[in-house]
Amino acid sequence: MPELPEVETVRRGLLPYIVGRRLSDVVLYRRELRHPLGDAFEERLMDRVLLGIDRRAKYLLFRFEGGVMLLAHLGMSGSLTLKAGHDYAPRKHDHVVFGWEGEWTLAFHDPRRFGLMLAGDEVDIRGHKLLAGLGPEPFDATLDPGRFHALLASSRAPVKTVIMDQRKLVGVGNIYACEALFASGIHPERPANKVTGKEAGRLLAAIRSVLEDAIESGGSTLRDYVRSSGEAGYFQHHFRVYGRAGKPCAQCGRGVLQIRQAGRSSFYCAHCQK
DNA sequence: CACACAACCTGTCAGC
DNA sequence: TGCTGACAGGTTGTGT
Repeated sequence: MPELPEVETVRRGLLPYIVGRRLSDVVLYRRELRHPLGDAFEERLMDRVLLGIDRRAKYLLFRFEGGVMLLAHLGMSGSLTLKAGHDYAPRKHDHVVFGWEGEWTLAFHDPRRFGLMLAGDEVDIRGHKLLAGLGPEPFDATLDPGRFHALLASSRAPVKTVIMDQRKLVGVGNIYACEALFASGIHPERPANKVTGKEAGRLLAAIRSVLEDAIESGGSTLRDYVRSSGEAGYFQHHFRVYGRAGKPCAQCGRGVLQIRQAGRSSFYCAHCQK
């Protein structure tokens, strides 16, 4: 389920438990993820203290001492789960399990294996092809309505496709694209370059507010982040259009429609979104 | 170049 | 109870 808010929630959830701790054990159950984990994966990270966890787009960057970094992406079905103790019984589809001093076990679980982990020198990871060419963060202060409008104006593709394009803007996935377009009254099929400056301002504000709300609702589940399921990022959101085909629109009561765009389902209200 | 689409992989659910 | 097909929150490579 990971779009930006889920990834950010995972990051915040992990911070208080493993930052400042030494990685004492790495067990690989499967090296073939989206990219194969390198031969030296374990050795690079082993016995190092974790200094911090950053996020860029939907990637997590684990900063270790000695200039070493672990890059992680959760793909469609990935999750990171933290459990107390070292007597961890790996589940099906656990691919990498990290043991931390202080008795914590972190498991990377990903049934579909669209996720990815990469260990290397921080300089190399930060300069990695995967991170190059990513667009601005939605909360980047320099991303003002004017710049956002210009970004939309540069493409004739449907606006929904454009705001999901990580080279143009990062962090927005299928759910929050649908939700933000609904909130700003813009039809998902509208060519991006036909979005007016005023609408672009509304859309940017909607993207931010939708993401912020989701992060907040994730944050509220963080209290028992470890004690409950041990999972971060799997909390219930209240979606206004996503997954609600045929159900009444929250604003006008007419049926929510579902179409297919670039291979993904889009949900919208034909009356409220033009 | 800009865009659409298939592919990657497993699980789940609706329909027969 | 199977079986089949469609679909799932992402990204990338290929083709038009």
